[in-house]
Amino acid sequence: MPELPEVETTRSGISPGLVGQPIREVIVREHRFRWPIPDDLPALLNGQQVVSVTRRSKYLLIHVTKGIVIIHLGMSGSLRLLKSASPAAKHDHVDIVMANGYVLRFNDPRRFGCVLYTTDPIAHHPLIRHLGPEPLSDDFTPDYFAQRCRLRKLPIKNFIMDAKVVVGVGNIYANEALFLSGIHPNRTPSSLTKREIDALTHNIRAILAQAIKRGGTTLKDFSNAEGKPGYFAQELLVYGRKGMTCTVCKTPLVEVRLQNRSSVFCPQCQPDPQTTS
DNA sequence: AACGGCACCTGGTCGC
DNA sequence: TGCGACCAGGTGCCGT
Repeated sequence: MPELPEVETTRSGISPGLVGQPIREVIVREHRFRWPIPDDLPALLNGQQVVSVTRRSKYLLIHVTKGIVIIHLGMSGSLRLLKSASPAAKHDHVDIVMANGYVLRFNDPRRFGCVLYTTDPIAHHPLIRHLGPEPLSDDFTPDYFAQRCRLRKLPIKNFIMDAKVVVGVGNIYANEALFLSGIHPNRTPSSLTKREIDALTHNIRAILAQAIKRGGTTLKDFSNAEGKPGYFAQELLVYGRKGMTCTVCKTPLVEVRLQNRSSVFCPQCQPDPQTTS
């Protein structure tokens, strides 16, 4: 489910209800996740106060008095902020109950996500320290991107989805950014011209910023802190539109599989490197 | 070092 | 109606 815009939408949605609040209780109904939820998490968090809620890559960081709660939504996770504890539904795995009566509820059917706790500086954490720059920050520049592209031979789509290169770009937005940039997903980073690198850097930022404005993309089951969907799906130009016509040139969109993931592109607007070189 | 592939898990959809 | 195959928004880790 969640790429960067969905995580950011969640962050901004839950933050106001949490900041400044003491944690009154933590209920863990299921601890089997990608990494198990630490047995002592409730004891560790109880009584601590939430200082701020930030995001690094697709990780949500709930800064509390003595440490940081690290939450990843995986492929199917969502967080809701409820005014009071309604009965837990299926896959409602964790509740963080605040002193003001709000409950932060973590639901994750596939359990690809995680809820962890650290007292170390977040930049040192094993899940964080290898990450590349934030795409919406000043660190993600055409010069940086060009430097990273040098000598690389994997498909450009795989490359921009590599969190060591730039974080936050998942399958949906990778497809969209490449389309906007007129770059075939199978091109190699080292083959990109300066103009193409400029365009792709710009469009990765632009597509993510626009999706955040729309509250993220809801395909099936993403919902924000209020349980409501995002509205960017209706603005998608290629993702999920295989066989439909290109919005620019009317050519039918084509699907290929890269890294075992669906990649949709316009054969006219994003010429194949094999036939055009 | 760079790259491809797999694994983790549930649930929805599609074809027979 | 039932059942198996396949697909889904992520990403760390493994082998080559």
